[in-house]
Amino acid sequence: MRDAGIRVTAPRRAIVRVLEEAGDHLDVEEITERARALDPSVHRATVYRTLGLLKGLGLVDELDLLHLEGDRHFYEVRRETEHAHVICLTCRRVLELSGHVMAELRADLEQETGFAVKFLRMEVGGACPDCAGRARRAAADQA
Amino acid sequence: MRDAGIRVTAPRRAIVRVLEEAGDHLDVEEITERARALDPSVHRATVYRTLGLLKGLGLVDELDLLHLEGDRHFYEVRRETEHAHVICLTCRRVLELSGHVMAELRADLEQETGFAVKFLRMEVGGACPDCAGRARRAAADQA
DNA sequence: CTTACTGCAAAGTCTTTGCAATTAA
DNA sequence: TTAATTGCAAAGACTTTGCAGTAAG
Repeated sequence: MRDAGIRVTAPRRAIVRVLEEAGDHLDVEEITERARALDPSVHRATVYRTLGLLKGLGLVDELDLLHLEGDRHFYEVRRETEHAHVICLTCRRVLELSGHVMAELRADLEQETGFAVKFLRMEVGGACPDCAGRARRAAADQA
Repeated sequence: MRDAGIRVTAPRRAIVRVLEEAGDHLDVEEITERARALDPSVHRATVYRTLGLLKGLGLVDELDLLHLEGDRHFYEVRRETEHAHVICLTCRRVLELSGHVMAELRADLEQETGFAVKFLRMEVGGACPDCAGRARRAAADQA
């Protein structure tokens, strides 16, 4: 699971499990709550320490989702492929985008800059099809 | 300069000027210092308030540059075209990338997701050509 | 056995806010 | 004039850290 020379303890087991089972993006508060359900002794400070560790190992990414929800930071397990978070500024829905757009982007970036891209974070703000449609209709009604 | 119904005051003038004249990305601390050079009465709280205002008006963007420098946030004036920050994880150099890669990306995103993209934030971590080369040479010496 | 890891509480950052004084329009 | 804006200080949110006890390997 993670033999990078670090100890496998109950709190860490709980935290990793929470992250793996989370569908959405969790902040420290939510991670702590859920980890406590598995092991009530888990302390918030340990969550911070463990997240820092996992981040350092490149197993977890830290996001801020454009600061739309204040300054909370969110965490997610790092996956094989790059993906972007596309956020609707109206309804706050977060869409995850991966696939060829991201793969091409990475290749283009490397060619353009000469960098060896290690990872890539992209957050897009906009209007989702529903909300854009609603706005268009409202504007039409105005006229 | 900015008639969005807000008052033009000395502190605001100073802060905007600092942002406009900054080549690099500044955090609140640096903005405050530089604004104080223009108007010594400028208070940090005013800097926060003004940045929030400018951000709300879409004139300024807030970045965290991958949290490589702790949790400081950086600010820059919004420009016409999208651009990405490409950061070397070794030497910390920050390269700004704009142009056709970004333009294409935006178009691809809109087509793929159906979102009306309002803005786009991308931060890339990797090894710049120099550092990648150095690393490669070091590895070769090892062998 | 050793030393990493943990909970706790206290201390640090960074940011926001209430308020009376100030000032742009 | 008069409502927005400001400086200040205090409060708030989020995160880190020192320490002594605990437990993994």
